[in-house]
Amino acid sequence: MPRNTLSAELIVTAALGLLDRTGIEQFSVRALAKELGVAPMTLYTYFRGKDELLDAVRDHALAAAALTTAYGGWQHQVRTICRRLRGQILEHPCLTSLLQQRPLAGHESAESAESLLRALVEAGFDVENAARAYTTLLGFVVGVTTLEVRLLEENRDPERREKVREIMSGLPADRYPTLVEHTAALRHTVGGDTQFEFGLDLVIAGMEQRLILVP
Amino acid sequence: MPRNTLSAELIVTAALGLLDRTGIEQFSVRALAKELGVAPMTLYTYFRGKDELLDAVRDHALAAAALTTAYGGWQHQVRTICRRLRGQILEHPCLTSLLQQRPLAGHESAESAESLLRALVEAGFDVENAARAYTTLLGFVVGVTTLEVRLLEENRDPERREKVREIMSGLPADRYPTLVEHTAALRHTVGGDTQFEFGLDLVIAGMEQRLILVP
DNA sequence: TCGCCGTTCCGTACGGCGTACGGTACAGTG
DNA sequence: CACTGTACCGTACGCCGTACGGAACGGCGA
Repeated sequence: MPRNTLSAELIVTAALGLLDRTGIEQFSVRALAKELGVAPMTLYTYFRGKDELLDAVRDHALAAAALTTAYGGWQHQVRTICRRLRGQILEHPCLTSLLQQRPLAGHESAESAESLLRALVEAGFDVENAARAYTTLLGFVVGVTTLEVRLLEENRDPERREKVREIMSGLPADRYPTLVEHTAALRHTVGGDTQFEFGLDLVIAGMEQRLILVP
Repeated sequence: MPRNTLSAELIVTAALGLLDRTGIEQFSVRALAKELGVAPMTLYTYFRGKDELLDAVRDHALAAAALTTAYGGWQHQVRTICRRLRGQILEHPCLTSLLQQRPLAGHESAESAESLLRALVEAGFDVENAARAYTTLLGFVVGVTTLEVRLLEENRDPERREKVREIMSGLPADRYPTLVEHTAALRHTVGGDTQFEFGLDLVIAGMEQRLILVP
C-alpha cells in the first residue's frame, strides 16, 4: 500500500465534500475513510478525534470567506462581508450545522471579524455598541441563511416537500387567515438574494438611524 | 410491571428535560428509556422512531411560545412575539439544535406565525414584503439567540472557557487590532436582554423607515 | 550495508447507538 | 372464561467512535 498520499488538508477537503453531500447526520469517520480508500483508524493519525476533524473542516470552510479588503463606506463594507459569509454558507451547506454547535472562535474567522468590526467602528459605534452590532449582523446572516439552506434541501426532496405542502394546506383558514394567505409567499420569497438583501437593508438602515439618534 | 403509566406526552416532556440537560449530541433513545424506567423498545409504541420523537419535542417546546394575543401597535406586537420566541429558546436550549435541522412547519408554530404576520401586514407590508420581513425577524431571533445559548454553555464549562480565552489572547494584535480591542466587549455584551433588544431595535427601525420610503 | 526508530497505516475489539422482530402478559370485551 | 388488542420487553443486527497493539515503510547513524 502506498504511503504519504494522505495529509490533514486532503482529509479535511474530502470531509467537507462528503459533509456537503450527505449532511452532518449521515457523516461518519468510517464513511470518510472509505471515500479516501483507507482504513478508518488511519484518520486518527491526523486528528485526535471526530470533533477535532469537524473543527478543522469548519475552519477550512470559513477561511475561504476571509477578505483581503472591503472597500467603500462602512455600509458597503458591511454588505460585502455579510454577503461573503452567506455565499460561503450556501456553497457549503454543512456550515449551518457546524457553526451552530461549534462556536466560531479563533484564527479562521478572525479576518472577517476584524473587517466587520472595523467597519462598524468606522461607522461611529463605540466599543460596546460595535460588539452588539457585530453580534446582530452575525446572528442575522447565519440565521437567515440557515433558513434558506433548509428550504433548499426541503425543495430538493420531493417526499419532504409534499409533506410540508400537506401540513400547510391542512391549516384551518378561519383560524390562521393571514398565515394561509401568505403561505405561497413564504415558500417562494424565503431564500434567494432578494430576501437576504431585504433583511440586510433593514438592519443597516436601523444602524444608520441609531447612529444619528445616539451619536 | 405496571401498565399504562406511560403516554406520548409524558415521554415528550421527559425527552425535553433530558435534551435540555445533556444536549442533543448526548441524547439517546436508550438514555431516555432508562430515565423513564422502561425498556428502550417500549418507546416505539408511541413513536415511529427517534426523528418523530424529536419532532414532537420541538412542537411541544414551541407550542408554549404561542400567544393568546399581542396588543398595541405593530411594533409592540412584533417585539412581544420575538421576545417570547427568544424566551422559549432560552428556557429550552435544545430548541436551537432542534430548530436548525427540522424546518419548523405546521400547527405548533402556526399561532406565532399568524400573529407575527398579522402585525406586519397591519404595519403596511404587502404580501411579499410581509413574508420577507417575517423571515428576517425569524432568522434574526433564532440566529442571535443561538449565539447567546452557545455563549452561555461555553461560560458554564470551565475547560471550554479557558480554551476560548487562550485562542482570543493568542491573536496577534498587530494583525487584528480592532478585534483584539473588542474581545472583552464581544464576550461580555453578547447575550443578555440588552444585546437582543439592541438588534431588535435595529430591525424594527429599519422596517419603519422602509415603510415610509416604500408605502 | 545493516540496524534502528519514528511515522504511517491497519486489524481487531469494545461499548454504545437506533431499531426490526417476535414474543409475553395484561385490560377490556363477549 | 376464552379472545383479542395493546403495552411492554429480550434479543439481535448492523452501524457508530475509537482504544490498542502490531506491521510495514522511510530515513538516519554506524
